[in-house]
Amino acid sequence: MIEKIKVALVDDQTIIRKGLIKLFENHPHIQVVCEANNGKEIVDWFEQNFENSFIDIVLMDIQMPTMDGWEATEILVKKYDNLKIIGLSSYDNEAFIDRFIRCGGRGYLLKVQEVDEIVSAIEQVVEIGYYLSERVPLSKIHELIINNEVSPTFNSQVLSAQEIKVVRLICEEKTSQEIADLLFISKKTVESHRDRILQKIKARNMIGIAMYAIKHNIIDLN
Amino acid sequence: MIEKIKVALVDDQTIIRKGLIKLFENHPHIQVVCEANNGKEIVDWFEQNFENSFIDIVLMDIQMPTMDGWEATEILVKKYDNLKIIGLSSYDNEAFIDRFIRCGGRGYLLKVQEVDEIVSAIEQVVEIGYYLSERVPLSKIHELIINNEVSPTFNSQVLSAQEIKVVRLICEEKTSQEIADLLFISKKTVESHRDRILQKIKARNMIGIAMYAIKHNIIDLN
DNA sequence: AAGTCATTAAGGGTAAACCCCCAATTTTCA
DNA sequence: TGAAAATTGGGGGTTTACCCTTAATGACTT
Repeated sequence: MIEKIKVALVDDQTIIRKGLIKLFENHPHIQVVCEANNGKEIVDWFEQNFENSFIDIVLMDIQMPTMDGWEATEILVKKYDNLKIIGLSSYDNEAFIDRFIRCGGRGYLLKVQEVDEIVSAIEQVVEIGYYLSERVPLSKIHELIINNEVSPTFNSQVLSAQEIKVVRLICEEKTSQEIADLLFISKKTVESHRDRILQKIKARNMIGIAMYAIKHNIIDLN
Repeated sequence: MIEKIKVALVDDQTIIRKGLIKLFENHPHIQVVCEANNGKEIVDWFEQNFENSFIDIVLMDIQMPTMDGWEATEILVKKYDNLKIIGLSSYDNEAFIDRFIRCGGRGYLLKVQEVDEIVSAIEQVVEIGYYLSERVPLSKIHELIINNEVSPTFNSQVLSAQEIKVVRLICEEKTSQEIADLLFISKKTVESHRDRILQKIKARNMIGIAMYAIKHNIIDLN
């Protein structure tokens, strides 16, 4: 009898988690051995159980509270070399995928994809180490995976910490003067940051900054 | 033997759909009799099968391609008086919920909620006609359901057609002059629209308009 | 027929955004 | 250690957004 592929599920949506468990319940090759609500939970779980319980594949949601899938993936692949993590997201967004692969992910699935595709993605990652779907738009990063050129340390965030603070306040409809007062810096400095952000992300005005912030998960929609 | 509650599932995410089917597979009270990928599909299904196959409850996703959950709900409750539709969304957003209830929905569930809560929501809607969760923020609309004061004709879209055109162009980083040229109207008219939009949605600047557009699904993030 | 609302348009003023330029200090990283 | 990047701050100018008011037209409703 062949050993089953041991899978961990990480998703904040209970329906997805419980649904996948049910779907894999009697599967001949796949066995769900762990479920987690968010990135923090799976990192903690590995901390406590890695010695005892081996995991082949993690199915990792991206948008999650407490700790998102990018951060969790980066932490886990650094600690556990052979761990292979597949992203599982609702968003068919190239920036999301790029970032996930840069964080060390081995593949990216969309929640609209068929259940069979999830199974074959898992099997493919176990066999050849990565999974690329036709549904997922091809990006330069994909070549990098194949050539093993992905830098595991993900620091290529375009915007700096201070710039992100400014972006967040811009998205709260604050003016430059108000942002200056809130960050205890001069209005001119805020304008410097704003101009630099516009340059970096190739936007024309604050609307472009807001759109960028949403697409790149710098702010949440609440 | 008691008759099972007949449920239709509408969600573009295959995992959610197939997962829920598996979860309800051996349930004593619930029977899934129909699944649809989007609003259009469920409306078409009812068109063809309503005579033959009775449905008690529709579990309806909100964000879907082709036709969203709001539109589909509005169409279905108008045609089939006794049909009860429960929203099932990832977004804990008051505007989304209000709109869904105004479209004739009887309840709103979040995908992070437990599977048991879905079951009890279904049962509650069958028994008393509506479902309110503690997890879903209370809004004035909720009282309306209880008092049967929900107007089935949903026309309370805050923004007019022209205003929405302006909003879309604002979100494309266009200036008022550019929008004027694109819509063949004067720049001053565009400014009128912009000011009126700001008033209506209680925003301070164009960032507020962009955020509103995203939250209210006026634009897509692509 | 009166009222409401959408759409159109304009005048005029203030504040903010946008777009250059430059430069000092500190932090970070190779 | 030395270069690059981040953070800070400023001068000065043009454009746009923002905020107020008014008002004509047409369409739809009660």
